Amino acid sequence: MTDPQDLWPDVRPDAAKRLMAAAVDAFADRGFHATTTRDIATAAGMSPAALYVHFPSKAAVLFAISRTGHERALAMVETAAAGPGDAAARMRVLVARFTTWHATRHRVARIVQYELHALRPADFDVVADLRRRTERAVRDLIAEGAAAGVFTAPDTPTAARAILSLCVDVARWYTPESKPDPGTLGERYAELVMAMLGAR
Amino acid sequence: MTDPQDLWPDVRPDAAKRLMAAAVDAFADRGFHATTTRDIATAAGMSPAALYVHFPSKAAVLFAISRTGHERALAMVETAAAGPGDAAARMRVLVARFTTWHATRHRVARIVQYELHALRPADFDVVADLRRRTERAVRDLIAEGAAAGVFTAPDTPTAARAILSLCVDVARWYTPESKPDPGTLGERYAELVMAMLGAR
DNA sequence: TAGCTTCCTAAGCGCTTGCTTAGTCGCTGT
DNA sequence: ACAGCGACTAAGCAAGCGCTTAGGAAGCTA
Repeated sequence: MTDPQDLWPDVRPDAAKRLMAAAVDAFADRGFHATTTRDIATAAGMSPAALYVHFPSKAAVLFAISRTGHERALAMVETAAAGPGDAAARMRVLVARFTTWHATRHRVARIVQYELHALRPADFDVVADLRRRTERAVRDLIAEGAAAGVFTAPDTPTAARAILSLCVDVARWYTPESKPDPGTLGERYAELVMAMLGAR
Repeated sequence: MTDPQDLWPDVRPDAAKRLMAAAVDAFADRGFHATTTRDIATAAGMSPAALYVHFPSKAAVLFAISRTGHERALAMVETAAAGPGDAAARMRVLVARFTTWHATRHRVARIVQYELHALRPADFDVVADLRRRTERAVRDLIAEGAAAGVFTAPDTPTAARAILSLCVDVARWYTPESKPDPGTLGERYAELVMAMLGAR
């Protein structure tokens, strides 16, 4: 279930994918700076030098993981925001899916959300743009709902921050042993957000 | 304002306090593993070896910061939970103060919340206990309110997680340039939590 | 002045780090 | 058969790491 490697279906060759999967485990457990290139290569069943056949540096591995993770998250949010129904219905789907993703993919999500400071400046700029677009999608949906009278949101930017915090922070504490399961958690969080926004 | 050194009024001598303040800045900016003992000592205006006059290791500096930060946070939460008024009034104060603290002290809070994995096992056990007590205080307050009929909380543990996530995550994104100011943010978040819990 | 204590530094040790170099293995097409 | 190529390894280098050692400067007591 939720094999990290199906996050990158088009990464070739297979060894590069195994290296990325090993790096996800290591970065999520110990953090980027506490992980050595030897850790990653050994966990992927190769010698330390094998990493440099597929990636130019350790930082490039982090960037590949972070960028694809951000792209997935943004696509999910934008798809939900553009779905059917009124603003409340779409927000409910958005929060449920975003929360469930952070629970199911908590290792990748942890890297996406908590290893930003380890990115090189140029890499950071790329993911920062993806993050801005994610936040804007949530903000626009709140504003739309408030204008239509389905939300009683007093302060759109603060509400958007609060909603994203709720979802994102799941990656910090969620483990496979946590309860409830990712799907149920997503629905409960969606319910809490509906109440928070005063959805009628 | 909010000088980090007034967090440890009884740490002596003064040089130890300056080292801790320098370590807070460095750990919050770059993370524990990306910070060198030379970074800390130099920022405190001393030679690299001076750190070892006051602390037995770099890990001990982290522990001193993390433990005192956790103690402060727990004291704040327990004080608010034991204050005057009904469960809703106390929850409002708790969330407002906890959120404001994470914004005002965002550097210390970042270490408290995001450098747990860098603690040595024995040190982690100590702060894990403080964290359990913090979470329990919030959980008990929700349960009390639900029993008294002031909250319509469907799932106490999930609601507690959500509330703590909201407050804690502030440390991740808040900067001195962020808006609104810490006090206002605390009150808005308290309002959102009241709505989330269906406080009448 | 002498002796002790506290606080700090100059120098550097042993080790690990990210990454490189030179070369080997096995598969593919002709 | 054999050249060409992509994937991989053994060995190791230069740099930076946490931490130690030996000692000095300043202040206090007598």
